[in-house]
Amino acid sequence: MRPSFSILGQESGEDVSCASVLKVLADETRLAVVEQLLEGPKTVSAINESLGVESTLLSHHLKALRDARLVTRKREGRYASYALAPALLVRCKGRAIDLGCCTLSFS
Amino acid sequence: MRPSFSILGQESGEDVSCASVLKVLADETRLAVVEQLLEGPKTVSAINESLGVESTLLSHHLKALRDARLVTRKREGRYASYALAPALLVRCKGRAIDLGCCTLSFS
DNA sequence: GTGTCAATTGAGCAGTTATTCAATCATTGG
DNA sequence: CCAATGATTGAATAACTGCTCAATTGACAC
Repeated sequence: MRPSFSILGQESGEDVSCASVLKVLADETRLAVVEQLLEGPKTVSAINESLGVESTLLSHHLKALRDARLVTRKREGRYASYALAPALLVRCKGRAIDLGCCTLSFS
Repeated sequence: MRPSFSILGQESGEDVSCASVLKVLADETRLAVVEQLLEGPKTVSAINESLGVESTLLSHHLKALRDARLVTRKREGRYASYALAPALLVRCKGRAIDLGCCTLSFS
């Protein structure tokens, strides 16, 4: 029995398959979060304002994205700031992110 | 309550979101099938030989791909031949397929 | 310290999905 | 027609996912 998304390389050298990354991104809300972060780092509150999701639910989605190493978190005073994972950012070109196995464009 | 994958545009002018297409592709087996079909149309038997999945299970996966309009089916004697959907093929460049909202490369 | 805002966590459920099994359909060959 | 092969279907179920709720943590102001 595997816990949600823990397959996605939480441990050191785990195999991160294309399918497992896609599983995390195959969700309207999480995709919307990633699109938001393409504009740059954002606090949870800011993301929440844009998307209008229940904050507790958004938190769960953000955890899923973090577990998949797609985003990173940073404390900023009371707020938590999320950003696209450095590895993804490096490969970013415009509004597309390259996951290694595949590219998402959001055009 | 939505039946499996029926969101994906089985009806005429339905909205096909990026997330819903990704949901179908976010599966090892279905991704493998799509990769196989990038080489050209293949019969179920041929796909089965490459992937080694239970034929009845493969059939279910193929149905999911068909429902999502990602692949098409054609009878050839006893065999059923599957191919990437024309709309996808048109947009194909090498080993990548363009879903409109995103591109998958399998490099 | 208390109170408040921002965010997270864990548990529980409701709905969904993948897989297996048995039964069925479709086509060809004898 | 019957048997065999290729493929599909539907039902049952076991596992998973997303959502909601209540409780908790962390940081700041007073």
